[in-house]
Amino acid sequence: MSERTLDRTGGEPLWKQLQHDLVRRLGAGEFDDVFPGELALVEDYQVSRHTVRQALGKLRTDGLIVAERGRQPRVATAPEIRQPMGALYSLFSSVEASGLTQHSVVRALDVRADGVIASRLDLEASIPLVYLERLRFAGDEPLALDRVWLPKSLAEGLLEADFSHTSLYNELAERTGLRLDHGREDIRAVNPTPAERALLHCPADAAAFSINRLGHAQGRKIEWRHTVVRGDRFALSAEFSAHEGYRLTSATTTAISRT
Amino acid sequence: MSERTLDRTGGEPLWKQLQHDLVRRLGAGEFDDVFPGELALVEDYQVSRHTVRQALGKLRTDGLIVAERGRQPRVATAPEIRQPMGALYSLFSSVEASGLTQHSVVRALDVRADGVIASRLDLEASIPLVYLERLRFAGDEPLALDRVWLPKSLAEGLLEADFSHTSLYNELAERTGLRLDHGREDIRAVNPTPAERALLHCPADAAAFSINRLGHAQGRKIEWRHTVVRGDRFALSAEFSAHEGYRLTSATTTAISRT
DNA sequence: TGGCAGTAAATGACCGTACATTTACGTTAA
DNA sequence: TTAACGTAAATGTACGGTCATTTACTGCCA
Repeated sequence: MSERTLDRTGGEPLWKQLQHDLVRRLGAGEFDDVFPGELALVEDYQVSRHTVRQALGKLRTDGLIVAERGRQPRVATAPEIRQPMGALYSLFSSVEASGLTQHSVVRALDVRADGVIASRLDLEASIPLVYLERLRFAGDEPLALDRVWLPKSLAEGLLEADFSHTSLYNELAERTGLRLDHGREDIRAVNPTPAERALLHCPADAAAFSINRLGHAQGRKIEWRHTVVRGDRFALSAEFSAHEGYRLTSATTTAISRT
Repeated sequence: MSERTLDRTGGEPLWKQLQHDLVRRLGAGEFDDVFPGELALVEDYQVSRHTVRQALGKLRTDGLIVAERGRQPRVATAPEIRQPMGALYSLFSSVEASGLTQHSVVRALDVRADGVIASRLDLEASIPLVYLERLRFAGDEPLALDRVWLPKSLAEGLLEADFSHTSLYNELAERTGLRLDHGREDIRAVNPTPAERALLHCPADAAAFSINRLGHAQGRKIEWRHTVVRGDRFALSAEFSAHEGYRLTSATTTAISRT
């Protein structure tokens, strides 16, 4: 409709300006209903269809839109094929895939302040945090002790959720609209503390994974997580190649024998 | 040059046929000297420059060629920025990055047969294997116990190499031309055996990573590796995002305190 | 011999056109 | 009401051209 103008002084290519402007408008949610067609963009921006197609081609290879012959381009829905969830997600999802059912015992779900954790989330020490502590089971055996801290201002709605069978990320997405988009984690090999050992029913000589994670969503640090996973029955599996990079695959759940 | 023909019956787009043909010729090494320019391809294949540019654009976004204004496209050199080396490589390279020097004590380098390992490499049980066992140091402290098996038919040249300061992959590439291109690894949390604990100078309560890896090169399984890494001073770090996937970053070498 | 300017050649950017193919949608007939 | 048909609209493919900008190279001059 309204004619939009691009900078034609030659500073930056028209198709790149168009691409960036479309990404911006897409991020602003302008195209949640319908994405404009090529001809509409030609009209709007007063450029040739070739230029429009060049910009749309970029958006397509970036996975932002999908296009088919005969129908208008559409905003790509849920590019959630890749699981940006890290080692923990890989572990838990593979448990489910192996046929074992999962459930959790919620040991704590409250609001508390913790200066150390808060600083890791770039918050003041006194800012209240939602704290969730769960003992996670795979089948009848304990699998992991999972502790999560989130800013109360964002996660207050979680206090009424039932976490015995549903995942934190489902609840978070449904109640607050937040979805983890990237993060960083450290994986260590440790021996569980006696308390953890008792909770997890660990054999006396079993080691464990200790995973710390800082999760981001929409540019903000929203989650600090510390998880202790029994190491006697679970392993991380990964495949790597020059083409695909490093990719976590299924986690082993069978009995493990030392080589 | 010789005129090349494409299928114009409409079965597949011309630019896609051109793209595939160029990839094929590129893989065959036809363009090791010079990559043909756009106009040369127009002449060769009898298509418009637009079609040529469409095909070259794909090759460019795939990282196969690089193009600049005014000069002919060139074959991309060494797309080896990604290190298809897995967790171990990440661990050892980050040690070096932290300023510590590495060296190894070779505890064994010989030829032996092992039916179990051989079967993992898809070999007969009696096939001889080159066996290399090293104790790897970071600075003055032992870091890992590293055991590698490779088929003797491929790795015989390694028997005369000095592995106290050079890496296995360097030697393998130089002496045999083989380079690992993909593989699979399992990472477990374990407690070292008393023997391993003594070799690694592990504290009594320290856990360790146990990493098993099967490495491939040119479609063949060429390496089985088993490594025990001290868990009290080393951790795996990874970043993950929807865009970049899962990416191992630096490994922690500082003292680790439990959260 | 070295530096400099000029020229040729190549890619990048942009525009226009035509036709093919698929989808969406409204109309008609059973 | 439903199925089939036909038309309009949108994208995919492919052709053509023009100008700008950068690179590579040649030849001149000091």
